[in-house]
Amino acid sequence: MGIKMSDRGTLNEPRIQLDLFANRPLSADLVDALAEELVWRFDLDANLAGFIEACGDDPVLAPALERWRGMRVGSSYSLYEYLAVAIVLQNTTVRRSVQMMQALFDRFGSRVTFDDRDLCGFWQPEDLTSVSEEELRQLKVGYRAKSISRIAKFFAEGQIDALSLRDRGREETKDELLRLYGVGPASVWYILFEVFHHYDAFDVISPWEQKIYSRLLFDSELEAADVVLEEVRKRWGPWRMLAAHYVFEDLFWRRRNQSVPWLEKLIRL
DNA sequence: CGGCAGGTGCGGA
DNA sequence: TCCGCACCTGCC
Repeated sequence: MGIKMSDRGTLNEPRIQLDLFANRPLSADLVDALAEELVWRFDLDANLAGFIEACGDDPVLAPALERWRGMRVGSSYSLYEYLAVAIVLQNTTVRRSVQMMQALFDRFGSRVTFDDRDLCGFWQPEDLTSVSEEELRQLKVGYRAKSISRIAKFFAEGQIDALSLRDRGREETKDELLRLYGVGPASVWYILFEVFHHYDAFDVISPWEQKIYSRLLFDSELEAADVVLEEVRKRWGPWRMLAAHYVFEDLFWRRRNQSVPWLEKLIRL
C-alpha cells in the first residue's frame, strides 16, 4: 500500500491530507485503523504545552523552538523496521549503512509504485527466517548478519510484542529491547525516543554527538560525556531528549543555508 | 596499508 | 559492574 501525507493546514490550525494507494478497495475500518497508526507513529496527538512551559525560556532552545514550534518526533518505521536500520547503522559510516540497506531491500524488499513514485517496501521478519547468516553476509553486512538473522527470528516467533510496549514505561521497554541480540545502549536510546516517544530518553551519548553538544552547550570542543548529560538533565529535565532534538534539527537546518565550519569536520559520509 | 567509523557481545578482572 | 578486545567492510 502506498501512503501519502500532505500539509494542508497552518501552524495554528494544522491539517494533514492522507492519500492511500492500494490495488484493492479498502474498508472504512482499515482506513481508520491506518490513520490511527499514523497518528501514533508521528506523535500527532502530542501535547507540547508542558514542554514549552518548562523549557521555552531556555536561551539555547528558544531560537530552535521559535523556528520549529509544533514539531514532533516520530518514525515512519515499525519497531522491527527501525531495528533493522539501527543494526545497519552500527559501527560504520553513513555511506556504508546506505549500501547495506540497499542490498537488503534489493534482495528482500518489494517494489511499490504509486503516485509517480517507485519505492521499496520493507520485508517482514518471516521473510528472513529461512535465510542463512552466510547468505546475509554476501550482502556485505559483515558481522551484523548474526544480529539481523536473530532479530528477525525473535519477531517471527512472537517473542516480543511491539504494540504492548507502547503502553509500558521507559525502563521496562528498555529492558525488553536489550534482550535482542545486537541491540545495546546506543540503539535502545534512539528507539525509546523515536519509536516510543519517551521525551526523556537521553542518558547515553555517543562520541560524535558528544562533540556536537559540547559546542552547542559549552562552546567548547569536547566536554566529558557525564558533564554533557548532567547539563542536559539540569536544563531540560524530563523533556531533555525532545529539547535536544529541537536543537539538533535546528543546527542541521542552519547548515543547509550557511556553512557551519566546526560541524563540517564532524560529519563523515 | 593501518586506522577507524553514528556499537555490541563476550570473557575476565 | 567495569574494562579490553574482536568484529565485516570500505574509505582516508
